Amino acid sequence: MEEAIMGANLPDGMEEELVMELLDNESPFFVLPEEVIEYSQMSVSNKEGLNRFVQNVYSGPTIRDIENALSVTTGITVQPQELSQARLSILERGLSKVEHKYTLKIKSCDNGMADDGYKWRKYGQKSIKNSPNPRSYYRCTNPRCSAKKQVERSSEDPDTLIITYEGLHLHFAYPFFHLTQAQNPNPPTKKPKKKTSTTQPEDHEQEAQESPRSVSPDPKPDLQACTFTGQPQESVEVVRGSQGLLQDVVPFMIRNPSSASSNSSRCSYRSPPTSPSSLSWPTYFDVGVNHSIG
DNA sequence: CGTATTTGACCCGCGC
DNA sequence: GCGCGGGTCAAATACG
Repeated sequence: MEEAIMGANLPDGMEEELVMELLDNESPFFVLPEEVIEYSQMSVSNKEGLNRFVQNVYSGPTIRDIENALSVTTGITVQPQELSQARLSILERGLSKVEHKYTLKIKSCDNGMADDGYKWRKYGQKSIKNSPNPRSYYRCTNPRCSAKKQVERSSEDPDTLIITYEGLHLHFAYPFFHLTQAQNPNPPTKKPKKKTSTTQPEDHEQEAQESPRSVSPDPKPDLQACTFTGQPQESVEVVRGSQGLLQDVVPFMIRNPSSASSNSSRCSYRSPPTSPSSLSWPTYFDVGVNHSIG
């Protein structure tokens, strides 16, 4: 049944990122350990700028939100170092991992649909063999982001939604890298980005978890090597690229039952004035719209 | 009118 | 080679 469905092999590092992505709070851009170090090395002004920048575009899910969704409550704090621990505790709860997908089981309760802070577009729905309930397929609206998720209702517990995440919203990371690079003429040098693909802007590959399925990564794949390498190099593309990428960040997330209460004062996830929504992405994105799927 | 969703067709891998 | 299950595409439709 669970054969290696999609051949997307996430390097080890990506795992952690994914987990963080699911739990994210402190690190809007799911920085990797190395990046964290770099971050600490940044000048104060840079940090501030970055923080402001990120906060402006991201007011995403909090751990507590996730926990609520998971019907659990623990004060777990996800620090990069504690990631594995956090992962463990989470895995023990509603989050499980199969292959390179993360499955989140939540009680749908009042919220008919759990939103996780991203904008998804439904692209398919199929009935599942051993389940009376159909499964819905969603894809991140950002053409450069290959993140996907499947949502289906548990056949046993009609109240339980099973959400399977696949891929990362790496576009969150782009602005981060762009920023650091742009501001540091001498980038801290994350050995990664060797892939100078200065030629093809959007061909394939900037995707993120593009990970070569046939390539068996070393025991310790360079996380950074992942795939941010996409276009950080293109100084020109950088600006517009980051903006466009950010635009689909729709900060509203797992709504609690109260979402129906219409008065979502506490649900300020919704884009503030500075929200990415205001960053309309130009047309050049059209070229990338083909999902690079052929 | 532009965009998101719906939904059947299509494709692909796998087992027989 | 064929049928099946699962995933995706894309035209049509609904929606704002």
